[in-house]
Amino acid sequence: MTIDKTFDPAAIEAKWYAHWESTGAFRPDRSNAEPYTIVNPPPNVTGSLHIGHALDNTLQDILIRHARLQGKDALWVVGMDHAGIATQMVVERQLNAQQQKRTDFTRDEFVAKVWEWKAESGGEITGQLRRLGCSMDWENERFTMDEGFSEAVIKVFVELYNQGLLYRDKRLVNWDPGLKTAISDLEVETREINGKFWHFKYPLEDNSGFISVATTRPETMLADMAVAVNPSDERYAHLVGKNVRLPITGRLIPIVTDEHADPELGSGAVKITPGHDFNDFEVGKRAGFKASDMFNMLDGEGRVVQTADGLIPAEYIGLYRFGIEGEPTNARKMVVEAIDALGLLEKVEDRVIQTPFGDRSGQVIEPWLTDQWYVDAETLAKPAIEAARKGKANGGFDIVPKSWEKTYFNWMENIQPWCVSRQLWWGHQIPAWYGPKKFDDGTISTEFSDMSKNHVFVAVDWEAARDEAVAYYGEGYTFKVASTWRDFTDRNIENFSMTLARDEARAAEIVLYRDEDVLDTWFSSALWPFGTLGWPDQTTELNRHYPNDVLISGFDILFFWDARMAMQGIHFMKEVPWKTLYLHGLVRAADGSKMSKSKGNTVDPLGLIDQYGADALRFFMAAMESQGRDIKMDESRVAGYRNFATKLWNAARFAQSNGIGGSHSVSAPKADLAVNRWIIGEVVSTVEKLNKAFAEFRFDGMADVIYHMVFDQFCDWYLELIKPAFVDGEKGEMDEESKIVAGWALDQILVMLHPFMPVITEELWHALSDPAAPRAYDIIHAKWPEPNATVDAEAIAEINWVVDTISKTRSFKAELNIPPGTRLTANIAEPQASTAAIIGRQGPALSRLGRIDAFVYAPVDTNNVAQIVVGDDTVVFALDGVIDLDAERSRISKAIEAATKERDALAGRLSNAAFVERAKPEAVEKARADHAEKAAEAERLTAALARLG
RNA sequence: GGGCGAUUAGCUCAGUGGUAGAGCACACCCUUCACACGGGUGGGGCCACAAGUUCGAACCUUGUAUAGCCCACCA
Repeated sequence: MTIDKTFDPAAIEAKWYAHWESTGAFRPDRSNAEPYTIVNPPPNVTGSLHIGHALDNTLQDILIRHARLQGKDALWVVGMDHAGIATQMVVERQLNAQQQKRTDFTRDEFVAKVWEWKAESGGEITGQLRRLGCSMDWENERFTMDEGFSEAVIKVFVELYNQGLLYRDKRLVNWDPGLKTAISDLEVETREINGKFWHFKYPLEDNSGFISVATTRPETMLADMAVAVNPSDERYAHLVGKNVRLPITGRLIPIVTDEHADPELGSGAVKITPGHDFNDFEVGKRAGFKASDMFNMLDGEGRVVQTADGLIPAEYIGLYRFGIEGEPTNARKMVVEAIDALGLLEKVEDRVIQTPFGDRSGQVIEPWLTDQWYVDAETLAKPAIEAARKGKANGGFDIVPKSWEKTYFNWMENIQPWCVSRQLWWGHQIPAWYGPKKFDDGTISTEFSDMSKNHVFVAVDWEAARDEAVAYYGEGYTFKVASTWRDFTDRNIENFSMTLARDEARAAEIVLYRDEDVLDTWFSSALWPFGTLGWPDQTTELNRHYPNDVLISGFDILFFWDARMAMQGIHFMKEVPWKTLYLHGLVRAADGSKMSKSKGNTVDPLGLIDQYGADALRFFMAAMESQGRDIKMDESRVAGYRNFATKLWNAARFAQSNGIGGSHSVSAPKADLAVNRWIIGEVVSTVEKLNKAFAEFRFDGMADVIYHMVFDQFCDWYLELIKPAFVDGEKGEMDEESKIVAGWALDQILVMLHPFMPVITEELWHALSDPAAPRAYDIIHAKWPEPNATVDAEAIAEINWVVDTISKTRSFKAELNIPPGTRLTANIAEPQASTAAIIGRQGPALSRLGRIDAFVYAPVDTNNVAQIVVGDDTVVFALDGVIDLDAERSRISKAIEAATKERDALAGRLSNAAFVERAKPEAVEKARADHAEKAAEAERLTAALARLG
């Protein structure tokens, strides 16, 4: 197969990917090999590939392909996340477009529609990951809602519950009125908005005056339960214990003391609304209110509802808390107007307010009193903190780069209970069933209101819940299950009430209602490192591949996902989920701003792949990934790596057209020629540097090493140096040794480059095979080079001399305006013995690349010369008629200046007694050697200048 | 209010106490038989600033400035 003249990534990408996938190349049978495991952060089923995925997955694929080349049993687990909120929103939006809404359907019908949507439109990203060349184990693709994984999720819930690490509690939760669900602390983002600070006067009950309070949320005064002042605040000491009469509702509320009240702020007195403010909730509890008695004045959409004492005037009921589009008025506006009308509005200030928003909905979060399920994160965090402290070497895990440790520890050490229930339909339904209240006398309540304060049974399934219920209520009942509480409250109230008439209880059915809420998506994805491997079954895969070797993750999900994986993994597996946690940065727009759809500054990775090829994009990601830093998008660098791929392509074309290529052993071939011994050494040092970079997760370092190996060493020098043997030589073709060594070196390069540029390397690997003896295996299964050949110092010295001579010759020609093609004769009056030998061997190379036809070991008889100093030799070129002597004088003077400056700097250092005494001996020795070298060079150059007259 | 980094060539970024590097861009030269997505040769840096430690600092310490990000209950 002849390599095409032009390199077209698109022409080969699909071909090789399909080949790999169809031959099972991503997961060869290596059951006896050392396992190596990475689980891919499951992308949302609604997602499509963005630039951050491109980075994240490229890094993982580099590690996985590298491990595979090392012969390991490399497993890259892949799958998708059901993404509760995001997916439900997508499907709901679709229904809305057809003038339908979720609540037009039963829960089962709606969930069926989501599955339908997933089958038709979900998982677009999996095709896009293939385009990026990612070598995941698609054969065993998982989904967080598939049967086995769901089983794991339910089991975890039940076990945590039974261990007392998961509980139901009524407290303030971050409520998203747009999505109408609770969300966790992490899903709330605080933004600064321009708001106002309203100062109200609350009249004292005895009409003896007013107490002034300030608030950013005037509407919540309808549910105020107290006014707090600081216990040390003497201004108010005489009022503590008195009541104020709340305007509008007329509710009498006490003036209490609490440290929360800041004397410096506003009037120093603060209104306390325990049902709608996190601080006030705590104050309220300290003041003796029970959560169940705290007034709630809003519904799940943020509209006013009557408080338990019924004091909110009717005209407020149903109003939104504050302005929304299309509503003529709102509670906030009406409250402020009413207070003003009463003459109780003291003043209004403009003020920047820290306001919580839902990260998905963009709605202002409402602290809302509800019953939710919480995980005792503090208990689970302790061993996860320990594991990170211990590090990989001691059975824990490393965080790379280390700079993230502090962030991790700080968050984990101050972790709050994790609210895991969500009021959605799409997700893992919570395995909890509620039964009616049982009285001490053994009878069972039939009161509707008791249904929500009933007994809860947490169990893996309905049968298990019923068994628990039988144990609790006793024999003799008929137990039934209803799917959800909402089904019950919406549709079946009458039926149900009749079924459970209290005095007939002994003969009645008991219906258990399953908790209708679903679990936070992160609750399930936290199990990804072991749930995907078959847990709770003790599978072979689980035993082999847990703990995973490394987790690659953006730092933006350190708390959401990584920390929770650590907690759940350690708790349920008794071992860390992964040995290394590698955190990478964000890919930013060219101007450094965050990419976002709303800003319209996103860069589509697929567009970059179309334009430059997947290999180029991948190489860019690796090259730019330096630890602890975000990546700024720079398309010109992607283009640069496309050029790099083209360079390699053409080098391979050159090789092919000269009979280089074919299958070579992994160990280096024997070589006599210096150039071959040199390139073998270069391959060896490249492998060593790459291995070091892999060990340290320095992706930029890896890219740098292989890039310069290919471009500088292999293409610019090695291939050029072996050309003369056949181009200018008499044989008309390359010597066999160079063919073999070049083929071997190119093979090693392809293998080393494969993790970064899988497609072009696979293509060239096969294109370069000997037609008579095709490759025995694909490069994806090749063997990673081992640095077992010698680095030959003598060969390096020889090639360095040749390279230096050629470079300096080119340089003086360019500076003296001598056409580069001009052929010259070089004179060396008194060559070093080694120099003559080198010239004897390297004549053809010096001629072809340096345009030096001959070396004469005698002085020249003219002063019209250009001179260069190479090592210990002064090489002189007679240039009668072509040389501009002034230009040459100035050129040499500049060189003298440079050499002298360095010499003098070194001399200065060496004459400093303190340096000689205290510096490391190696440093002193090196300074001496450098000084001698620079001094000799300066001397030779000075002599050269003198020779010009 | 805490925390984390960042600041190095025009741009994007490496840099491990011992005289500053890469890619792109720029200038000049080269239609040399793998490659113009190329080759060659150059120019271009008070390493943000200040003090300290050290024989020696881009690198270690402290402070300052600038522009970021994360966390946190100022009503």
